[in-house]
Amino acid sequence: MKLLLVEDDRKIAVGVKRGLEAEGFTVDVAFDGLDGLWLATEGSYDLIVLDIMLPGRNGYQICGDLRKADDWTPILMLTAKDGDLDEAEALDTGADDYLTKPFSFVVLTARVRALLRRAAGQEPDPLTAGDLRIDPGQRRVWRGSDEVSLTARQFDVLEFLMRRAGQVLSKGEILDGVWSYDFDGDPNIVEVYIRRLRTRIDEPFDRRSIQTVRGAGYRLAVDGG
Amino acid sequence: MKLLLVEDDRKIAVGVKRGLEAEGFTVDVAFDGLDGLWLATEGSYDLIVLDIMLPGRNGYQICGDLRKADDWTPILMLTAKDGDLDEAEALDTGADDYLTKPFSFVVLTARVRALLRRAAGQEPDPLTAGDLRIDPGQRRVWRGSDEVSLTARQFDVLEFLMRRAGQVLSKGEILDGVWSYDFDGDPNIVEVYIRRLRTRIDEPFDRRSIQTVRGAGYRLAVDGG
DNA sequence: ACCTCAGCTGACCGACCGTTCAGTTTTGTC
DNA sequence: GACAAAACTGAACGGTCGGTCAGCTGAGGT
Repeated sequence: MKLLLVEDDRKIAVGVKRGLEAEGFTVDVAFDGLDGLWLATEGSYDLIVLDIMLPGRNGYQICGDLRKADDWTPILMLTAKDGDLDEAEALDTGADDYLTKPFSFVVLTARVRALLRRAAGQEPDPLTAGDLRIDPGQRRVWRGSDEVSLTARQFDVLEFLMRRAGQVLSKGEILDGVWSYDFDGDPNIVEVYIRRLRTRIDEPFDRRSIQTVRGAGYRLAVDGG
Repeated sequence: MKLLLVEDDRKIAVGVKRGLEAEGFTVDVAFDGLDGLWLATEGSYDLIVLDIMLPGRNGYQICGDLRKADDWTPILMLTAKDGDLDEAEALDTGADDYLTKPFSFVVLTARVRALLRRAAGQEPDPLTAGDLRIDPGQRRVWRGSDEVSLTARQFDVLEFLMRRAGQVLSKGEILDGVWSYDFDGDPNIVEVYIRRLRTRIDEPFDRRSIQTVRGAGYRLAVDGG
């Protein structure tokens, strides 16, 4: 799956690109509107993530240009909450969905997946790691045949870990992936959530699916512990 | 879509039947295990909702019997939380999903829909009433191009109304449909939620999609107000 | 015109969730 | 074995949500 990201804020662009690539997508980036339009018309993408505020040519215009040229690649627009450019307008100009800044990667990737799924008419796949199983569509979790109930945030963290099962993920990566990118609270929050997940999906079952890699981060065992 | 409901508790059986029929399903009911097994093997159903505690032959046995006879109709099992029969066993005997009593209709119908969808490999459809639009899969709501955020319960009530748009629904029906069937709090809760919905999806847009039918209940206008 | 009752509405309360914090335990190094 | 850094963990706090309640409003009947 090949995506185009048009975003002038370098920091966000790089972070989003990295995050999406970690999910298995191929991502090209354009930092301004003209480059974006050029790439969009030339390359063949499965989906375009498009910021509204852009130098060169803004998101609305690019979206309108593409639609006028009969290009119906799904477009996810990024809008600023306090901007004078209105998010309502996004859908009018032909965007398929929009997302208000600041957002977290899990939300972004969920939207991307939802759009691609809608375009392809597919079903979301359940994820498994050994006998640990989650259904992102229904947001439900099982350990073997026992269903486990998690809070929203706990589920987000677990889904993030499971999509990268076997990889060591630093606390920073988890924080960047699950929390909104403008979150600047105590990074200890990751440890707290790891603990809560362990008490729910590991300890009652005498397993240790979430492993600590000291100095590096955490790893979810691909075999579910 | 034709469903078979096997449930010995008359009260629950009738309520569930009525609820599912209101959703557009055709529902046959068996009050004991032997009848249930007979109907299941004879009739051709798209899905079976199966209580575990049953006179005659229990849910596990029926499920096992069907699977042994190479009948793979999706089965949703109903389990009692405090029962000595374990919900974990449900999936082992070949059930596709299970639901713990007490449950609410919205949860039941969501599970039924999820199973049927899984079996058919389809996408959930967005629902609309005029420019009011909800996406049950993503649990998101829009009025025109503006997205509206609702709490979980508010969404459940709105989805319930929208699936029956144009019909007058009594407070009792809404209560029975959205709240767990053992809820015995103040029925005024429905009025409170209607109010909360109005302040979010109607008043800011100067619309009146949720109409009061004095002495009878509420109706969601099919044209969205 | 008044009375009654269904419906409306704002305030309040307890529970739960996300987050913070401080104190403790574990791990690796010298 | 002593020390420092990293990770762990239980408690506490503030905000939000679901539900309760009591007083108000307005429609319909007499």
